Amino acid sequence: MNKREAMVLLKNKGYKHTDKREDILDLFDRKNGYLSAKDIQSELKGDYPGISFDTIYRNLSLFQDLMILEETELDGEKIYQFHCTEHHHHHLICLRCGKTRTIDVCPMQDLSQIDPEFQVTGHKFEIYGYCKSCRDKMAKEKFEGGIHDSITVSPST
Amino acid sequence: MNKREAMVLLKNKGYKHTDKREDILDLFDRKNGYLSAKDIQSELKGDYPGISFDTIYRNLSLFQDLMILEETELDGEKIYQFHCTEHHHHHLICLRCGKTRTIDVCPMQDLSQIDPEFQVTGHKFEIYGYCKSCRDKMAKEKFEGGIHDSITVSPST
DNA sequence: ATACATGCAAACAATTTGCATATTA
DNA sequence: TAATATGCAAATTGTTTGCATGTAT
Repeated sequence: MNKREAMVLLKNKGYKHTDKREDILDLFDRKNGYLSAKDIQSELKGDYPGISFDTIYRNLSLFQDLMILEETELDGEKIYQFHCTEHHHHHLICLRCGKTRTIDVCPMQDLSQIDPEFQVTGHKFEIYGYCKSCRDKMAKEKFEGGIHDSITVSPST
Repeated sequence: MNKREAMVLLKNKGYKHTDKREDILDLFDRKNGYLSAKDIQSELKGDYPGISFDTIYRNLSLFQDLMILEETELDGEKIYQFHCTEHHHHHLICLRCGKTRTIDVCPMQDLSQIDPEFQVTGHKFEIYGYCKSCRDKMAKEKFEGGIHDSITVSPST
């Protein structure tokens, strides 16, 4: 799912086009990863200083009902990203920027008979860590912080 | 970890013995699975009609700090069970009674090189469903019209 | 014009905290 | 008694809802 498809779906279902709605979807399009309500609010408050969380939550909830977005939870916060309809999969999730990378491996495939007594109805498998780009940034931050903390100073870029 | 070990640990660390504390640990001992703050409150309000959530939360948090309990999240609720120190593992979690069963399979073992650029720091793998006992009960309730509704911790000896 | 979308404020639920009191060692 | 545990009430955080208004079709 992406913004364009989502906009078409909304239109077909009779939902109205609004700038905020489009901009929320646009954020997801550009992000390619998870966003929380708070993320969205802080991204959009530039263009819409008065944007309210109700609107964001209502749209996230609508998008989820329409299978535009899928939800998961991280640290007690609900986070969303575009729903992937094609096939079952899991994600690497960057804890710093929220970007995700799909992995096609599913651990359930190998677990046919863990416990025949237990009726499996669902599972959650997520891998957390830091993407290359964030690691680079973190390394740089550390470097710059180190310079400020130490007495000897060499120019930073 | 179990109640007895936990009590010893608490004593050694200088924490005081209280009935509530003991009874909370006792619940976990008898439960062998996950409990939420709400579960604990509803189990203990018989003996302690005025038991407050602050006490429960404070104790859960203490137990977690002391590695007596481990925490996970289900449906936006924090749930706890005894911490298992021996080895890394995952759980089957019954969505009805909260009981868990440890499984030794870890999907990460097979995923050495999913993405060399991504630095993995953690993962979550949980399997949800219904245990044998709950499936039996649910089948029975279907007949009887289902008035039974308890967290099923049998009386202590 | 009408149905849907939004903002406001208030309600919620889960969890946390300050402070006075009660309890354990 | 001295340190810790608890209860109360109030604060916090994330999320939801009722209602009046605003806006897209």
